[in-house]
Amino acid sequence: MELPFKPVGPRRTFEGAVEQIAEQVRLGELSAGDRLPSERDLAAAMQISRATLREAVRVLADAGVLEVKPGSAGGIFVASDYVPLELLRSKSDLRLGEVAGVLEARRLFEPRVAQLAALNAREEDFAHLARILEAQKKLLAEGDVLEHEDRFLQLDTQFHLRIARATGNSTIVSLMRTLLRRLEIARDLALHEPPVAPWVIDIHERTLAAIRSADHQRIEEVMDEHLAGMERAWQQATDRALVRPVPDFLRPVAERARRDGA
Amino acid sequence: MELPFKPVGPRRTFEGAVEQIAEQVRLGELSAGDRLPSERDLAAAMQISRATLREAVRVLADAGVLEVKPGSAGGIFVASDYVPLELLRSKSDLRLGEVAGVLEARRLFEPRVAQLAALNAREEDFAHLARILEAQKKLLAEGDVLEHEDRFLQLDTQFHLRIARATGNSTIVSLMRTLLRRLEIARDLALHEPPVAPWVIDIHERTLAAIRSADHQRIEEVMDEHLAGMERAWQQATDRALVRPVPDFLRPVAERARRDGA
DNA sequence: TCCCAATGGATTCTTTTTAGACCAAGCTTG
DNA sequence: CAAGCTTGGTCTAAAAAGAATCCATTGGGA
Repeated sequence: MELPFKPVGPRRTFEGAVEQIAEQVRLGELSAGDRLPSERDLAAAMQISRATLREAVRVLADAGVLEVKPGSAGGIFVASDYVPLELLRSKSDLRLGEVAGVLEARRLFEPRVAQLAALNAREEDFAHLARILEAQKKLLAEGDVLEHEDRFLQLDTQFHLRIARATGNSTIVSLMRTLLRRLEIARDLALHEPPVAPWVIDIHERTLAAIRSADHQRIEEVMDEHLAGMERAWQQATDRALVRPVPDFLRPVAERARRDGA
Repeated sequence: MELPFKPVGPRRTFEGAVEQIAEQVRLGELSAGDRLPSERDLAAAMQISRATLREAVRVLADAGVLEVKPGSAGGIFVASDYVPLELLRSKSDLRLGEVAGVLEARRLFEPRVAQLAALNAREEDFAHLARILEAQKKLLAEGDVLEHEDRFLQLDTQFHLRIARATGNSTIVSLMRTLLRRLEIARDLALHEPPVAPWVIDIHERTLAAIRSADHQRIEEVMDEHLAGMERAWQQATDRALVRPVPDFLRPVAERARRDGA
């Protein structure tokens, strides 16, 4: 019997503020150049004192994520899109045996999210997704993928969250955030599963195209390919099969038909 | 443009501990009679000081949720399954316009969870689900439903979480917790949507039977009926239609065929 | 130009939380 | 029975966070 009790909060309050701002930058909800609300407004929104908020800002400024400028037209600005992992260290823990469950949950959740996104996405969403892909391609072209592996993974996370936001459903965004948080932990546990950058970019491009086409079957198929690839990578990285096979009803209809016919 | 910043934590640390313990009792992860770890272990697990933990326990004991007994064989015990709402007041906010999104997310998520649960549930899970149903029937028989409406809703929440736990996938449990947290807030906002107790019990009984049968199509159909009922109730309570119609791919295949045939 | 409003920067004082030690009660075991 | 362990109960000093105030800089508007 394990203890079901989790840490009640960040050890130091300002760390919670650091994490919250860092996560928003990491997930792409704040981008380089954006100006944050004033210290007073931020502190009020987060329900912490200004002194504590300032300590958080100082940490983020030291890390190069934020930049503060005094004066009437000054304020707090996002200085960099990239957030070092050290600033995040999520509170929730995940045992190694539960990593496969993250992939199973993605099977369950993400294809439907993508389909719903296809029904509700606006041009702005597509543009944002395309922009993320461009950034990844740029990293690849510059050969920085290995060096900045984490930067590449961060963009991957942003891509999936952005699809969730395209649904226009805040509950789904909330669920996706929960899922992605665990995914990032899982990636850390799984010995830095090597992302084959060109493959990821290719599959993401086809995912974007599929969502744009609003062809539900096509979305299901490309999502299946995406997740099947992740499952293979996990199996190779850990040298063991998935704890459970993917259940039939989580596979696309077309594949079932194909296999049943064969 | 709204502020995307949330409160960083409970105003007072001990409130976080209160909420965490209260939520576990409310969700049925702790039941009456259960003994909690010692104050020292609990405080260590939650990463707070013993003094703070004790303050939380005092609040919960005053509320009748916990009972503390000194001595070597003593400890902290769950005194009651029921948790007053006042102890929970979740931090996250939900605007009225986002309530319909909770139902949409359930459409997306819960049918698949139930299907996966059917593949992995153990007898212990079925027994627990049946026990929750018994408790609801008992409330109904005693005519206490209106009086203890919240008690009834709490059992409803426990039912759905228990299905998620039957999947044996901790990530899915985590997602379901996120979803149910928003559902409880939504219920509060939606003018206390009146739960028609006999209907809920009936549909839950059929949900349990469907999961037991492991017939995926049957699960989808009963889940559809369940959620359609919730949608109707929401529409009547708020006197307006769903912001969006339920997309086709979230409806069970059988219904699509039926409608297309008609 | 000159004043004002808004910004970050810094100080002070109070409350909360922490960390640790110590006590009293009561079961368990030798 | 008696020693020893674990339990909750209590207290204290130090660290952290909160709340409030004042300062310095800067840009925009009267």
